[in-house]
Amino acid sequence: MSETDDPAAAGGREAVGTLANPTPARASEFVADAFERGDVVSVFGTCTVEYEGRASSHLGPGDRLVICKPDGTTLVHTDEGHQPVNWQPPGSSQQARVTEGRLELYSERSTPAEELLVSFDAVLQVTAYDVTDERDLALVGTESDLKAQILDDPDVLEPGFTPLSTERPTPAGAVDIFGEDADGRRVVVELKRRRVGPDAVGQLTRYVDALQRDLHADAEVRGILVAPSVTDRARQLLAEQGMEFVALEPDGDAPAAAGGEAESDG
Amino acid sequence: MSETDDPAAAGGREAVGTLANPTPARASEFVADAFERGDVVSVFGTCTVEYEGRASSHLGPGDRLVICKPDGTTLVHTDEGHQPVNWQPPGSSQQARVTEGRLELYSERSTPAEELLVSFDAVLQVTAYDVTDERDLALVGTESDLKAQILDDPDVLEPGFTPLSTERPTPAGAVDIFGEDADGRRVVVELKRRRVGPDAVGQLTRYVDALQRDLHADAEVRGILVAPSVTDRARQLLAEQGMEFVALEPDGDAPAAAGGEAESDG
DNA sequence: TTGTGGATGTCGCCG
DNA sequence: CGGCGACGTCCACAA
Repeated sequence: MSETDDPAAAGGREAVGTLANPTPARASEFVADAFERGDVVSVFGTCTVEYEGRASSHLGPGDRLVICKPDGTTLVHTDEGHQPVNWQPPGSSQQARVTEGRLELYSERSTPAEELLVSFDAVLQVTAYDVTDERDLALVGTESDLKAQILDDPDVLEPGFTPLSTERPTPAGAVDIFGEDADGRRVVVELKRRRVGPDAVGQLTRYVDALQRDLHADAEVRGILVAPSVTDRARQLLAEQGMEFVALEPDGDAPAAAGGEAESDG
Repeated sequence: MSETDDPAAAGGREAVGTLANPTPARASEFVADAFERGDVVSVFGTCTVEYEGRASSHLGPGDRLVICKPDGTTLVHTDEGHQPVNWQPPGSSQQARVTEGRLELYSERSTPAEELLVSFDAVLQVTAYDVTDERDLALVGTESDLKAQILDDPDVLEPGFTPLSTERPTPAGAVDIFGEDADGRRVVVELKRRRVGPDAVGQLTRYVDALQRDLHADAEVRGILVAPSVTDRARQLLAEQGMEFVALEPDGDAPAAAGGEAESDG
C-alpha cells in the first residue's frame, strides 16, 4: 500500500504511505483510499478553514497540519498551542474531494449539527498511517486516587470519620463522600485533585444545602472541602458558609478505588 | 533543507523534509535539526510514553503520531479521540536523543514541574514542516456575543432593564452584567452560551449572595440566569434560591462587544 | 440521548 | 506568576 516514491520505504514495514506535492486530484484519491482502509491521515499545506455548528468560525490562509482519524476526528493544528485551532469531534463523517481545483476535507455530524471544511491552496504532503494501539494508559494522581486514600484510611480526613457512601445522590447532585464524624454528625466531603477556587466552594455549598433540606432542618450537616490547597477567596467563602477545609493531595500510594467500596447508604 | 529522497519534492516548495524508516541516530539528528530551525515535527512509529508531573502516567507500546511544535508543545495522538493520550504544554523544553538504541523525545518544564518521555521501539516516518500561520481565527457565537446582544438592546432581557456595568467585581468574583430593573432593583445577570446545569446556578447564587452582603441586607438583589435553555435540576435549584431564568442564545447578529461599553459602576 | 462533574483540562484576561 | 472563569471545551459514567 506504500504510495511513496522513496525506495527506502520498501525495505521497512508497509504501514506508511506518503505523497509529496501531489495534485489535488491525486491527494483526494489518496486520502479517500486511506479513509477506506481506516488509516490515520495527516495533510500538511496551506489552507483556509470554515466551521459552522455550536458556533461559527472562519480561519484565513496559513500553513497547518491537518489530522484525520478513522473514528471521525479531525484536527487542524498550527505551529502553536496545545489546542487545535479548529476540529471536528469523533463520530463525524469524513470526505475528501476536489472543488474548483482545490483539495477539500469536509466533515459533518448531527446532534449537534456541525460541519468543518478545510480547503487547501496548496498541499505539500499527504501521509496515511496504519495505526494499531492498545491504548492502556495508566494514570495516577486523580480525584479517584484521593478518594481511595480517604476510604482506605478515613482518619487522614479527621480522627473518627466514618465513610457511609460514595457518590451519594442529593437533589443538587452526587456527593463525593458522605459519612459521619466522631460525634455522629453527617459530613459531606467534596474532593479536588488540585488547588481549589470559589467554584468548588459553591459546589460543596449546594450539596450541603440540599442535604439539609432532604434530611429536614433538625440534622446538622458539616461540609468539608478536601484539596491540596485553597485560594484566599475560596477560604473566605468557606468561612462565610461555615464550612471546613482539609489539606490533602492525591499521592497514588493508596490502592485504587475500583468502584466505591462503602456503598451502604446512610 | 529537503531531506526526502523523493525527487518529486525537489520541484515543489522546500518546506517539508521526510525520512522513512530511519535509524534512531539518523532520526534523532533530523529532529534535532528541525527543532533548531523552528519546524513543526511529526514522528510516526511504535512507542511507549512516560509522564510525571501534575499526575503520573505510563502508556505501553502502540503505534502513535507524535507532534512537536516550535513553541514547546508536544502531542501524542492515537487513532482515536480529540484529546492527545499524552502531551506537554507550550513553553516546555524539547530534546531528541538516542538511548540504548532507541529514539527518545524528551520534554520538560517547571511551574509546575513535569516531564514527558516518548521512547520509540520503531520509527516509521519522521517529518519536519516549515510552518507559517497568521492564525486570525474569527469566532462567532460566544458568551461575549451574547453579552453584546443584551447591551445593544437591554429589553431582550426584560422591558426596562438598564445595564450599569459589566464584569463588576464582587467578593465572590466578577458579575457578567450588573444593572437595574424597571423598578430600580439591583439585577445580577449571569450569561451562558449553552444549556446550563447546576454549576451555573451555583455561580449566580454566589454572586447574588456576595452582593447582598456587599450592599447591606436592605437592598433586594435579583439574580437572572441567561442561556439558551436549562436542565430540570438547574431550574429546580433556581426556584429554591428565588432566582430567574431568561432563554436567550448567542446569534452573532449583534455588534461585537469590543470591551465593556457600560462601565459606569452602580 | 441527556445530565452531571472531572481533567495532567487549556486558554485568555486581569491584578 | 496566581486567581478566575469561558470553552465549538472533551470525556466517562449513570439514568
